[in-house]
Amino acid sequence: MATKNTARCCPELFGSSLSENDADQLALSLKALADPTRLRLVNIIAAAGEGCACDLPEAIGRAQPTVSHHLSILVKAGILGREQRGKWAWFWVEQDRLTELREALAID
Amino acid sequence: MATKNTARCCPELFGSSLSENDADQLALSLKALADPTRLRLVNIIAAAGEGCACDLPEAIGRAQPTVSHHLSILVKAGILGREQRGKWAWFWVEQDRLTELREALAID
DNA sequence: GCAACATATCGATAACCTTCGATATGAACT
DNA sequence: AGTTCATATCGAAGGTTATCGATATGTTGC
Repeated sequence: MATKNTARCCPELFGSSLSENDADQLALSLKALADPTRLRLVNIIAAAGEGCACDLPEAIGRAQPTVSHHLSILVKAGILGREQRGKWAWFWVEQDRLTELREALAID
Repeated sequence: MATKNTARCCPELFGSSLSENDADQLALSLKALADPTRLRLVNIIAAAGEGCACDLPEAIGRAQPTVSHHLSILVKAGILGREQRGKWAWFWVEQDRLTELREALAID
């Protein structure tokens, strides 16, 4: 029942047939996770409950622009939330989004 | 409890901290899925129960070498199984592998 | 407004990926 | 062995991505 105009989060891999647009959409979300640096960012933030951008470059051993780039991709994909608190930017994991992604890979 | 030598399928995103190697490993598996062409291949094969390589180029509108390349990536990632039956190569979805991947993204 | 610090954007490089035509390998049948 | 058809590999073109130094933007406190 997916229409080509609606950019839904998670078309289903099984059960219904994936249109080209649905496949593009799901691939975009999965791509956001399918990078080791981003997985480690999500992991660290999930473990801490939330994380300040100021700590992350040192935590994962990447330069600050690199971390900023990856955080931005994760936020755009809806996997991380972001809030500015004073000077600092804080991030947390949007568990619901990850659940949606998991379900897109489910058998039914 | 993950050791750096063991190339396990699915290190956990939550709960334990992801080593650089674990993150690489999980990213490799997710990358195998994070492509629209490969998602549609998995979807078509899952819907049919199994699929012959001979039908897939037309089914997804890609050239035969392209389909062969993607199938090979999915088989290497353990997401598809493959069997030669006479001239034809047949593929099916390894549901257990997808379940493992889903669980790697789970909260606990 | 200005100084100081946190984060984002820009620009460039190198590595990687998808795609496909051409070609090679493999399987079945005579 | 030779023909035929299915699939894999090769090689190249074009696009995308990760990375980081340099720079810009945003935020606080003075």
